[in-house]
Amino acid sequence: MFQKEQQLIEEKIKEFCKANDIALAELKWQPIPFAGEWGFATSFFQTAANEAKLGKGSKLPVPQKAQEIAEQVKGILRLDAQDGSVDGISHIEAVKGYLNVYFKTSDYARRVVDEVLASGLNFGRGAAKHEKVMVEYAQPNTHHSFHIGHARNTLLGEVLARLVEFAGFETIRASYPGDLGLGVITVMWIYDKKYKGQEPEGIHERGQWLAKLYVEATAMLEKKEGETPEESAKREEYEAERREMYRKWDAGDEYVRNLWHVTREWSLDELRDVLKMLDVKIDVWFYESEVDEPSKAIVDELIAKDIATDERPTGGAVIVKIDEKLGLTKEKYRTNVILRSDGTTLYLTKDLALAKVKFEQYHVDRSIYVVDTRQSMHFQQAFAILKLWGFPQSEKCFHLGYGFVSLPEGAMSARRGRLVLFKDVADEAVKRVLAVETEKSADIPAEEREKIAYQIGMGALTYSMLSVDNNKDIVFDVNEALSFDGRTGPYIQNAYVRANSILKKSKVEGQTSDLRLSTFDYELTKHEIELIEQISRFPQTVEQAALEYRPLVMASYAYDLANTFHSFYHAVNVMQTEDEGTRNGRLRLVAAAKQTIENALRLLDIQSPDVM
RNA sequence: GCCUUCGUAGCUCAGUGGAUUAGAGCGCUUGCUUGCGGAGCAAUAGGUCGCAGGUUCGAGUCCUGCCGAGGGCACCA
Repeated sequence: MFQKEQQLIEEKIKEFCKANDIALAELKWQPIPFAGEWGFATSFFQTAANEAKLGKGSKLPVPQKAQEIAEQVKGILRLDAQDGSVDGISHIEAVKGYLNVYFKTSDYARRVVDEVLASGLNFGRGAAKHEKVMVEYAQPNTHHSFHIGHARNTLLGEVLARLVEFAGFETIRASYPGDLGLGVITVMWIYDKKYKGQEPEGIHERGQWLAKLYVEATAMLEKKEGETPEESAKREEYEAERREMYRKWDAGDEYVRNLWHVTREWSLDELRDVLKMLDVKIDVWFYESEVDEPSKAIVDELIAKDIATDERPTGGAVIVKIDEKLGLTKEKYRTNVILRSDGTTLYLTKDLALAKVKFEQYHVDRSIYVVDTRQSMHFQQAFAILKLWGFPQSEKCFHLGYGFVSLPEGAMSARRGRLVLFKDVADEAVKRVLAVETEKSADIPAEEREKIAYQIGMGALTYSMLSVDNNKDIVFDVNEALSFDGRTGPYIQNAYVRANSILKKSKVEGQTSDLRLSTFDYELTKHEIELIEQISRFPQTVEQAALEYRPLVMASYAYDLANTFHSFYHAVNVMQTEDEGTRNGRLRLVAAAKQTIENALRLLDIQSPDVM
C-alpha cells in the first residue's frame, strides 16, 4: 500500500551507504510489530555483520553497530522528510538496530478503508497469475457413506481451491470417486442376495443403507474363530459368489453392470447432496472405472520409452525402477509396480494416466492432490515417474496430505461400521444451534432460524476442521467440533453480525459512500489502529495461504481479525460517538471490517449470517 | 534397516531466522450487561519450546546425533 514511499526511502538508504562505503545487505521490510502506531521497518543486523566481517569501521558488537547505522540513516532521512519529499510519513525512529518508518495515521487509515470499500467482495483478490491449477479432492468410494474424514478432505480441498482462485490462478475443481473394486462388489453381492428390489426412501437414507450392507456382508464373509465345518462351507460359498460377481462385472455382464450402475447412482446422489450442503461445485468428475481401461495404454508407452521394465516374460509384473532410472545411488523412490502380472491395473497406473489427461487435455500447470498423508510415498513415486516421462509440470505437482480423522474410541472402520457420518454431525449441529437460538434470539422469526442455525452449525464444524494444520491427526469430538465459544467459526461469524448490527442501526447500510468526507483526521484509539492494521494484512494473507497451499493461514487470520474487531467493539462505541466526523469515520471502518471478515469467511467456505 | 511427519502451558494447538516479557483456545481464578446483541470483553495464574552438540552477529525456528510417538516402504487403494 505504501510501495512508492518504501521505494523512495530504500533509494535514499542505498545512496547513503554507497556514499559512506557501507556494505549494505538486502533490505527486507516488515510491518512494525507494535500496536498503537503503524509503518514499516527494516533491520541493519546483516549489514552490520557484513561490516564486521570486512573489519571496517568501529569495532562495536553487531547489535550496537546496527543501531549506529540505523541512526545515521535516520539522520539523513529526517532532513528529507522535513523537506516534504516523503509524503505520508509522520516520523522515523532508530530502535535496537531497526529503522522504523511511521505513517501519518490519517492517511493510512483512509487509504486502507477506501480500498476495502471500493473493492468490496474483491478486496484482497490477487492479480491474474496466468497459470492453471487443478485441485483434486472429494474422492470417496461409492457404495459407502460420506463420513467426517471425507468432510476434512473435502473442506481442505475446497478452501484451497477458493484460495488459489482468489489469489489469481485459473482454478479447476476435480473429484475422483473410487467406484470399482472388491468393496463395491461386496455391497452389490449382498444386495443381490438378500435385498434385491429394496430401496429406502431419501437420498441419505439410501446412501447410508449401502454402508450398512457392507458391514453386514463383511461379517458374513469374514473367517470367525472356532467356526463349525458347516459355517466354513457357508462362508466359502459366499466367497465364491462374490468372486463370480466380480468376474461377471469385469466381463461386462449386462445384469451385474446394470446393478452396479443403479447402486452407484445411489451413492453419487448422496455425494452430490453432501457437496451441495458444503457449497462445493466440482468442475470435473473422473471416475476410477473410466480411467481404468485407458490407463493400460500408458504402460506400453512407458515400456517403449524404457522407463518401465516388463518382467512379464519371466512371470513377473511391469515395474518402474525409479531410483535407477533417475540415476540415484541411495534408495529414495524405490521400485513400484504399474501393471500386475495378470495384466490388471493398479492405483499408480491410474494416477499416471489421469495426470497425463490433466496435463494434456486440461492444460494444468499446477496439479494439487488432497489425499490422506499415508499416501505420500505413492505420490512421490508418481511425480518422479511423471518427471522421467518428460512432463515439466511434475515439478508443480503437490500432494496436500492430511492426518487422518479418528474417534476417541479408535480409528474409524467402514468394515465394522464404526463411523461418524457427516450428515449426522450436520444434523446435530443444526439441532444444537437451534437450541441456543431459541434461548438467545427469540426475536428472529422461526422460519429464518433454521437457515441461520445451519450457517452457524456448519461454520463451527468447518472451522474446527480448518483450524488445525493439515499434517496433524484429528481425534474427532462432537462437543469440540460443535463448540461455539472461543476460537471457533461462530466467534468469527459473531464479529460479522456485530458489525452488521451497527451498520443497520446507523442506517448507513448500503450507502456508506455518503460518508466519503470522513478523513480519519481525529486521534485514532489504539483499537481502531489495530483493526485497520489487521484489515490491511488481508491481501498478503491471501497470497501467502495460496502460494503455500495452507488453509490454516487463512483460518488463523480470520480469527485474529474477528478478535481485533471484538476488542474494538467493546472499547469504542461507534453509535454514541458525538463528533459527526469521527462517527462517520468509525462507521466506515466498521463497514470495512465487515467486508473483510466476509471475504475471509467466504474463502474458508463459511457463511456470514446477518443476524444470529 | 531406510524414508517421512511430529515432540512448545494441565489439555488442544499457533508461531519455522531477527524487536521488551515465546502466543491463542479450553480448563482454573477474578472483574465487566441502567452502552452498537455477553456466542462477547478485560485481567490473573500456568513454559529449562523432548535432550545434547553445531552453524550464525542472532536459533522455538536451520544442520547433526540421540530419546519418544505416528505413518510409509513393488503386484491394496
